[in-house]
Amino acid sequence: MSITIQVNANLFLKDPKSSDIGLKMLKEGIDLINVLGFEAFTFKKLAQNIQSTEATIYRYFENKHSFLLYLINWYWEIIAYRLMLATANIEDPRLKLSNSIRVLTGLPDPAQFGFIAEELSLKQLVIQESGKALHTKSVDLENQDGIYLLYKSIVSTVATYVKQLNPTFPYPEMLISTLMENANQQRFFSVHLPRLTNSNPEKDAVEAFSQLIIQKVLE
Amino acid sequence: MSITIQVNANLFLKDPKSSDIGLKMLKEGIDLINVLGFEAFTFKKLAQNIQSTEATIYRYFENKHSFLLYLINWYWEIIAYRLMLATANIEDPRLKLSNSIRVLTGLPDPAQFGFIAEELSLKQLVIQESGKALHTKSVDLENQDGIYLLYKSIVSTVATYVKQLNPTFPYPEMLISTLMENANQQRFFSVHLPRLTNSNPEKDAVEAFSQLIIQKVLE
DNA sequence: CAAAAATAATAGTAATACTATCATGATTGA
DNA sequence: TCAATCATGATAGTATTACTATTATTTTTG
Repeated sequence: MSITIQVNANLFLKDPKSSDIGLKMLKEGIDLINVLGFEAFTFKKLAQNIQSTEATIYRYFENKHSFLLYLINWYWEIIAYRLMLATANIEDPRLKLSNSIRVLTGLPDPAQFGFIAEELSLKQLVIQESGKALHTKSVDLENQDGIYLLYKSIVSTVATYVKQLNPTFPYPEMLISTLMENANQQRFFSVHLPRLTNSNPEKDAVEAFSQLIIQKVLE
Repeated sequence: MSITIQVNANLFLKDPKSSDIGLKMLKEGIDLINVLGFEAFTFKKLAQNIQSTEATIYRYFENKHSFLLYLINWYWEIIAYRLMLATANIEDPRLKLSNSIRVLTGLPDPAQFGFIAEELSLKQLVIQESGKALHTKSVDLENQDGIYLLYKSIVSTVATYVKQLNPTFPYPEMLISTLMENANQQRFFSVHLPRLTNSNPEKDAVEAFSQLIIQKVLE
């Protein structure tokens, strides 16, 4: 059995997972963005890294911004897949929620079933760069194109468990999106501005914090 | 009485608050970034808007990135000032905390004492652009230069009240930085991706959500 | 094996993020 | 009041970026 994770077709001109050179773009692209930061990352540099040319990359992706959106969406696809696995065949909404919070805010375990090679570097990229993909003037257009459907459906699904547990809680979506976004933010802080957090790379406390919030708020 | 809010001197080459043209840069700069977004904002466009030249702006600010950092720091200075006002002469840590959460996560009231004209547009800018200032490869250098001292001191101060209220709570800084960052994020969602939140521009629920978290987590 | 498709190689463009130079106008202090 | 200083304006220039365009070459496929 092999798991193929498909990314929203509005995000590419030609599916990068359909060719060797496309796959290289993804793999090397993630690493290069992680090394250089998205601002200093260029298609020219990526082309050099994969022994190809700018023109070829432009045949796969409309521009640099789409490339970033593609990678972030890929990450969400992985998360959505993990969420599905983590909640399958479970009835108790408390357990469903707690497992979901683990997937959304915990660290991936390379030993777990179906671990995807790019997962760790992709997560790193999301922590560093996802804000730049979102906070642009084009966000409304992209939203119209369905780019954020997956993200919204993840929040909506997990918010359902919150509602089951506590039907009168007034902020279910807000609670989940807060914890999701915060997980990335706190991990950024833990590396660069450690005094803003109580988590650190040696002893990551992000999931524990998130589970505590959930428990206290819904009890 | 007039309040002068001073921004970290590492953030400018020549103090923009010391001249008419400098003040224009700030005022028009905020508006221009809000209209164009930081990516499309250039010193050339700003110069045209204030009937000046690129060269003059470069005599005040090292680059575009520093300009953004300057504006965000200015916002924090305002917040720090409001925090001080909101907690002065109050003994009860519960009330100190609740007032601080209002300052950090609520909406500014134009009718309040000492309201600063730029406060609303500056807040708008911070909601849209602050992530871009932080998530760069230069964050560690800037941190060394003390650019984030004010931000850290705000978190640290408010975390103190958390510790007073509940000395065994293990995540005081994390709790405060979570709610601070989240306030901006949720307001961005409420405009662009409303299904991710339960707040909206007509009935803003960000402060209520934040106060609820604080209350539930520390009770 | 020929046709089609994908990729490589190369060139070119407008805009950006600056740096540099010199002229001019305003301020100030002797 | 006049010269010196300083801030600003005007203008030019540069390397890089984010693309687009064209043509040649290689690879795939029926």
